[in-house]
Amino acid sequence: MAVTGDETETVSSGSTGDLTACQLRNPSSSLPQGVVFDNAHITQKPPEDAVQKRELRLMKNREAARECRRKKKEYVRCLENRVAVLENQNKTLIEELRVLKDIYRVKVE
DNA sequence: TCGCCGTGGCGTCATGCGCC
DNA sequence: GGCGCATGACGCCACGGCGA
Repeated sequence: MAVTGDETETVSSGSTGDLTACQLRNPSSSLPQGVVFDNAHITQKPPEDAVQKRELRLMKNREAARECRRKKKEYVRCLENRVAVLENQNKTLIEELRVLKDIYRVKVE
């Protein structure tokens, strides 16, 4: 479509410091994985390094996801190219077969 | 013009897998 | 086992096309 990556990038890339859609859906997801706070300690802040660890992990995963999507698109493009090539080959072979059949028919007659 | 729908891209989470 | 990476799944958002 006409939507470029850059356009959406400007919209979504600033989400690191804000509440993301996923966090709105599941507020506890702002905690590091595996860290659970019960209601009695809801005001307790996670340790600073845990926060940094989480941010680093999210950043790496964000980039990994981008790369993964890029590779997937590339893979699909390759497959589409291959399909196009094979379709052309198929057409060519069908035409070649038709010609050979014609030649054979003329010889037999 | 407006609302709806399809599409594409993004961030995040969960999970499987290989490596140490 | 623990860790990091790759990727599927999910939900959200922006955009374009289309019919009313």
